[in-house]
Amino acid sequence: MNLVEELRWRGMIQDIMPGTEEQLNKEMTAAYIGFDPTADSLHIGSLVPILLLVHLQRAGHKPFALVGGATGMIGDPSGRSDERNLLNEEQLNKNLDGIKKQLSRYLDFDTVKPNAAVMVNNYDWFKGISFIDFLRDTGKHITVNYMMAKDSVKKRIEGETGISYTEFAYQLMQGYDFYWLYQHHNCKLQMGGSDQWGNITTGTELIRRKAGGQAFAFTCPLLTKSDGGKFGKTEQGNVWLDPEKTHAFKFYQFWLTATDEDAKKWIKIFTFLGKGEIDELITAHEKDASQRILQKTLAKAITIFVHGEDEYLKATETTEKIFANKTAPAESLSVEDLEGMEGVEKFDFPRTKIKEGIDIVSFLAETGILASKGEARKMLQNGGISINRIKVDSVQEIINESKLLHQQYILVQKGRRNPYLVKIA
RNA sequence: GGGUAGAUGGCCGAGUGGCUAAAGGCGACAGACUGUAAAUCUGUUCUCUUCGGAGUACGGAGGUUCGAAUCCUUCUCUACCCA
Repeated sequence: MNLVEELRWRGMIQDIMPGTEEQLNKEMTAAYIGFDPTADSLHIGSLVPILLLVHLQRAGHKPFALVGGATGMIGDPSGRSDERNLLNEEQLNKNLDGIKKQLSRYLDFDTVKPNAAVMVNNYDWFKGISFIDFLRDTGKHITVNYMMAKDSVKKRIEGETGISYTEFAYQLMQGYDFYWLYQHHNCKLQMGGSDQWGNITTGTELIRRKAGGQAFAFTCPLLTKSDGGKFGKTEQGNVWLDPEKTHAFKFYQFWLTATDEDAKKWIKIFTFLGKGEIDELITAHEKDASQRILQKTLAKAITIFVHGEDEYLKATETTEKIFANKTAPAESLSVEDLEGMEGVEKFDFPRTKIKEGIDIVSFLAETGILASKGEARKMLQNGGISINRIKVDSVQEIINESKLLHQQYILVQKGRRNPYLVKIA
């Protein structure tokens, strides 16, 4: 299977320009994907483009990861119905550093290899270009008619808030990136999410008109969840790659709780397992879905890929403690079990209040597990709170020393999936 | 520059002087069922609360009124039409 066939089978190709497959089969091809510095960490939505680069490199081609130091100052209008807020320079630099650090983990930058990955920042070539130069050398090659025909622009022109000149010009900058990489690194292919198609084709057009060259492109589908929700969002917000922002346990849980439908799609995209193995897994899963083989395999592979083996093991340990033998009393957990619950939010609480005994509503609010007494009361009335694995059915319940595990812990669960450990100081 | 229609809770959208913290839908959270699944059903969803209430809120500011999301003035923004 060649690279394009492989990616197609995995469901990672949405649109592809004619000739792309032939180009990739012909020679080692340099290809790039741009990453926007909108935050100081990438989130799992960026994993798909990262994996495209990894697949590309594995197939012997040369990946370029571009961070948008210049384009990040402008803001991509694609996929947005309103104008972006401009990032200030300090934040931008912080974001660039964070993203660079993460990207460097996933690709092989060993310069001995001819297809070593390269990281570039488009600020490096944009900083020296004056506005006049840009208008004369680049703007002249592309008509406004062409630019306005792009979906991302058309939607905004027809939409409520309009589009600023700044964001309108964005596609020219991204187009220039591609042109620059084509000229300086012989980069002939750009990949990205399907929302990038318009920006990408402006690049190939610019290369054709300005350099008389031919460049190629393909995009991957934007992921959605089977329930139509945004991929990569949970009740806590984005699922980040940075373990400081999203702990490996939560990260693991995200994949483990995928629906069957999503798991079938995602296992092809987010693991490197071959077609045979995946077919077997799907068959096994359908035979006994309650084992959730797909979810477990998916969660394992991707957690190891992003956080490493150790973090994966810790995440499964914590998962065991919290979700396995649900009938086992919380008292059966050892001090080590409780202390070792990686990724479970921990709260301290003063012992004196426990000695006196405190009502459950105040306890939940004062620890910070719930934002206020009102919320705590509502959650209790909904039956959403368990203490030491036993559902609390009275708002009046008193927390005192008899509730302590090993004289100093209380295991609180909000719903089934949100555990908190309160440690009595 | 002239005219017309708009701006309501995370989003969509009803409401045109008191019965409105504001219908309905979506989303989100929780419960039941299950497999930490889906579908379905139920509850919650401005903030705080001693669960009795209290406070803030229908683009901004001011006004009329016992009482305003609703009426008036003005400002800001958006769409459409005319120049």
